[in-house]
Amino acid sequence: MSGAENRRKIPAQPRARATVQVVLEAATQLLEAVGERGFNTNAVAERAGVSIGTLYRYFPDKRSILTALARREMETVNAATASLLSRKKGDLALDRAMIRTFVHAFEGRTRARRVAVAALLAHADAAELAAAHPAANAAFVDAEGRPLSRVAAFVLSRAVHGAMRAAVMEGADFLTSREFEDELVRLGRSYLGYVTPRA
Amino acid sequence: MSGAENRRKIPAQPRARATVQVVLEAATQLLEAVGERGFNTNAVAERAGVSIGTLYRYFPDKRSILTALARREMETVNAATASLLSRKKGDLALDRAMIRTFVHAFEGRTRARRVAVAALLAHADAAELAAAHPAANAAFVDAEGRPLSRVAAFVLSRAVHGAMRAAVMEGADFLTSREFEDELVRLGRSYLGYVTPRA
Amino acid sequence: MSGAENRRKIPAQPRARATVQVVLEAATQLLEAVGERGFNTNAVAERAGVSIGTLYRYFPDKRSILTALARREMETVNAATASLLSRKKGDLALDRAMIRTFVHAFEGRTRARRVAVAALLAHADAAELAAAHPAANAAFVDAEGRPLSRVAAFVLSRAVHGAMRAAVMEGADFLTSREFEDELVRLGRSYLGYVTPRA
Amino acid sequence: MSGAENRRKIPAQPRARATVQVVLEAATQLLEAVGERGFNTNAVAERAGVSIGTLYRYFPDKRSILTALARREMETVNAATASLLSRKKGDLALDRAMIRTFVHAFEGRTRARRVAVAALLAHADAAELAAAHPAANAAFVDAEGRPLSRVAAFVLSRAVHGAMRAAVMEGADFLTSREFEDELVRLGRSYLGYVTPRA
DNA sequence: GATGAATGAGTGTTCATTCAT
DNA sequence: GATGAATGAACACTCATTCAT
Repeated sequence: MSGAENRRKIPAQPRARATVQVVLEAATQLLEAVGERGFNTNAVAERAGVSIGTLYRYFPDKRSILTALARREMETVNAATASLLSRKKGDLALDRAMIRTFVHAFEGRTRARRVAVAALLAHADAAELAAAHPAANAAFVDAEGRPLSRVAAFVLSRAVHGAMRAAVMEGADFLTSREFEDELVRLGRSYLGYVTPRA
Repeated sequence: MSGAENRRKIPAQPRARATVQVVLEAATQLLEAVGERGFNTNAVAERAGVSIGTLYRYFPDKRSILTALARREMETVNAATASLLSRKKGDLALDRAMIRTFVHAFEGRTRARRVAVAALLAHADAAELAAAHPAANAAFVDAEGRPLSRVAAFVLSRAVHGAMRAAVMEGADFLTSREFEDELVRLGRSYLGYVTPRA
Repeated sequence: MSGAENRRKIPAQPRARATVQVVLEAATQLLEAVGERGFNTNAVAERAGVSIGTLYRYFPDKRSILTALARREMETVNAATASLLSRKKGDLALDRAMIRTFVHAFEGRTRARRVAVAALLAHADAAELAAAHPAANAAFVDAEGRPLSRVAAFVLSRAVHGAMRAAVMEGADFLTSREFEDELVRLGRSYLGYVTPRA
Repeated sequence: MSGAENRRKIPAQPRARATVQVVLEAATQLLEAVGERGFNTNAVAERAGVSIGTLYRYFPDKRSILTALARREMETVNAATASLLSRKKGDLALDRAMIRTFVHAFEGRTRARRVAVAALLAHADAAELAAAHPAANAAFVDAEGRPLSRVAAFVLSRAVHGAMRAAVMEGADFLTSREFEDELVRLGRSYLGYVTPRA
């Protein structure tokens, strides 16, 4: 009996994970398609191909779907930011690659991302937001190899993040341009004490 | 004759403006008090002391109240950012004053601000967001007096803005600290080519 | 004083009538343009070029506008019906002319007419409806010159009216056809005792 | 397996039908009790003993309730009309029975019927109205057994319908009288070519 | 007699959530 | 553990009507 139960439970874990993924994907698509106005749990469940009851088994309420979405976004973005900022001096080619990765990660699904992040912003408490920024925990070092203070790391990571986010959100025409890349690189490097002459 | 017409029209303008202000203030209070969940047009009207019909005379729909709120915030913030970034070389004392002003403007009503800005983020189209950032149009000059390119100005203003916004949103303990001020100053100055040795 | 008042009152009558006409015309246009959904007193007043207050001076409430509209329609229609039914034997050409008049009176502004008549139907009490059918009072005579009974006159006028109304409301393709004319004529004449062989 | 599926689906159909009936009955009662003014979806749901959400599962909007009501009325009436008009020559007793049935069907719930039919009239497009008159499709034959043309069938059915409707709507005192019956019979029979001498 | 800003009761409709099956 | 019909609280928004000017 308990054996039979176990036999079902162990494979159930991956299935649960799969359900969560399916729901999040459906939520993203729906958000992209209709915006926040048409975003409701019944529609998400339908698009995900699960019943509304099942959806509620994995997400306690509507907001938690948006929150999960936002957290997923944040994680991607943070990974990129962290990599970018921990580059060594002179590693310009790599910096550029990072930025490109980042920008591409940002492209597409803008609407969904926007709504999800906004939901997090609107409802999350400070702790929740801070937790979404693990990048700040990364150990940055300046041009002389000294580790950055907590505050400096915070400023740098949020600054870079803020500039990129704004470019995406405002639909900046230079989003994928070389010049934008250059300026982002300069922002980080100058702050870290590298002297990079302006073009 | 025209006097009769004036008698009604001229006082109407300020009254309309006053109504708008009263509604926005009520909206802010309500948002602060109950968050987005309890934020509804009837409650806003009641708190503002106007009828719901009058509220709808000045705001076409619920979202427009949040949008107006957000725009008002943005304007304050942008003014501060612009001043900060257009400081002359060496004017460190002034830079600090600006930052302090900015941070103080940010303090309080965090919840209301958060929701309002999130609403703008979630629903606004790119153009609307860009319009909310007139700071980017400001003429920044670098350490050698050369004007910044459009892209550089964008990066700088959004970076500073992003760092401050994050500190507020995440409830950073160092928000009003001297160190945070210093790092923000350094962020701007180093990008503009001023060499400021780390502490 | 009273002289002055009179001087204003006497020309005021036509102006009042004019206002009523303007409002009714505006109501018709609006109904035609947007249907019952968008039909509201403010829109009517605006389209009529009078203030909402003035509109309410001439019409006690919204319904009365529709009622007036419907009554105007009915009157036109009744006049035509009465003429049609009081034709003498053999006056086929005239009958046809009447029907044509009737049908043309019916064409155009179908939507407005529909809504107005429906409003009357929905809200009017029996007496009001009966009053809208003065045709029933007309003295019809049968093929032998004998006056129709009250009931017979009722049946005949409502029957003809009903057939025409249905053709208009259902958008019958034969509305303006010769055949439809023929059948309407036959309906009346056969009931009145004229023997008209079928085609 | 399929049994389990059936167990839920088959009983669901009748329940759905039952819900629809309950709602329509409640709507009729409400309309009868308070007229169109007090007719709102919440009140209908309450009287029907279903939740407002359930009501909206079966009726997409308020209008559709009135439309369904009207269609139901129309169907009853049409059935009666069709029967009446398809009577054979000389079957006077049967004709009378039909008319009586019809008139009784019309009695009571006048207010509800009135509003419902008016709603259909006001909002329905031509096709919808035509569809509500299947009687016109019935194959009528004249006194000599020849089938009526499409136009003639239309005129006859709408004429009879119109006369009866008017008698009900206008609250005619002779509604249930023998004389009214006689005149309706005469209307149909004379049109079909039966020679029925006036009383 | 005209105006039109203000009013606020009223209502259609949505949708997060539950729970019997 | 899944289902999805049912629930009903909640709310945005409309618009007939009034009345101070």
